[in-house]
Amino acid sequence: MTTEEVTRARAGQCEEQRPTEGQAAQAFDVFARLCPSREVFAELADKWSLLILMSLAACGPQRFSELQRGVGGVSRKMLTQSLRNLERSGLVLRTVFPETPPRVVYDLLPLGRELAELVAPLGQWTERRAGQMMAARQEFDAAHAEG
Amino acid sequence: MTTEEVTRARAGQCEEQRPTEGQAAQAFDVFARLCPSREVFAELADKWSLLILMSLAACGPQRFSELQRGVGGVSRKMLTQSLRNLERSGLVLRTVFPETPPRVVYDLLPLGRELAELVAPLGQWTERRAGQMMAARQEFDAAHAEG
DNA sequence: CTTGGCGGTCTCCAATATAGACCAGGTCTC
DNA sequence: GAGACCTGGTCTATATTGGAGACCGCCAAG
Repeated sequence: MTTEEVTRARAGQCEEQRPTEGQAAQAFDVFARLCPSREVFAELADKWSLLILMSLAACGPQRFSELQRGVGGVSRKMLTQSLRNLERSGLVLRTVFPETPPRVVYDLLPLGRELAELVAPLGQWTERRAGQMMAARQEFDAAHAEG
Repeated sequence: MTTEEVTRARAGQCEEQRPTEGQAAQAFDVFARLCPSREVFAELADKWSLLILMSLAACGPQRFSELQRGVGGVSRKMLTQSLRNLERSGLVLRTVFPETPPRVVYDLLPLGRELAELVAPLGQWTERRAGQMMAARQEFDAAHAEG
C-alpha cells in the first residue's frame, strides 16, 4: 500500500509539482502527448528550426540563400520546410520583393523574437560546455568499450 | 563590386556579428556544420531530450518507467536512446539499485541542471504562446487553402 | 553561350522513429 | 499453482523522415 502510494505519486506525472495548480490554471501541458502545445513544441524543438531562429536573431533579416550559408549544413528542403513552419506559426515573416530578380527576405516577428531570445542562450551554453561534454563522452565510451 | 561586397558580408555567415572576435576567441560555433559543438547541439536539440531534461528538472530523480509516463508519448526505445545520450555527455546520472527487482534511477548532474534551467523557460513559453501560434496556423492555412 | 545565383520543388534512397513483440526475474491475485 | 502484471530494457518490422541531387524559370556576368 505504502509502496503503491509512493509509486503512484510519481507515476501520476508529478501533478503536484506541475504548474496546473498555479495562479492561472494553465490549459496547456507540453508533457501531454495530445496537447496542442506539445504539437507546437515538437515542431520547434529540432536543430534546424532552433538554428534558424538563432541566425535570424544574431544577424537580422536574411534571404533564403544567406540563411542556407549561415546555418551550415542545412539542405534547401529542410530550410524551406522549417521556414514554412515558423512562418505558419507566426514566428517569422516572409517578404517577397517584386524586383527582377525577386528577393525573398525572412525576418522575426515579435513572437519569434521572444522565442529566439530564449533559444540564443542555449546555443551559447552549448558552445561554452562543448569541451566538457566531449570529454564526458570519451570517458563514457572508454568505460563501455571494455567488453 | 558593391553588390558583391554586401552579398559577401552576409554570405560570410555574418562573421562580424558572431562572437568569435569577442574577449575569449571562442573555438566552437554551433552554426558550423563540422564543429563538435554542432554535433552536441544536434543531439540535444530534439523534443525527447528536451522533454526528459524538463521532466527531471521539474520532478527530480525518476525511474525509467516514471519518465516514460511523465513524458507522454515517448517510446521505450527513444527514451533509452535519449537517456543514453544524456548520460554519455555527462548531463544525467544513471544509478542501478541492486534490489529485487532492480531499480534504475535517473538524475541530473550539474551540467544537465544548467542546461535544464535554460530549457525550462522554453517549455513554459510554448505553453503560454500555444494559443497564439495555433491561431496563426489557422490563419495561415486558411490563407493558403484558396487555390 | 556557358556559367552562376536566385528561391524554391521533386524524386529517390538511406537513415530514423514508432509500434509492438519478447525477455528474465519477481509480485500479486485468485 | 496458473495467469496476469511490473521492471528495464532489446529486437524487429514498418512508417516516416532527412539528405543528395536533379530540375525549374529567370536574370546577370564573363
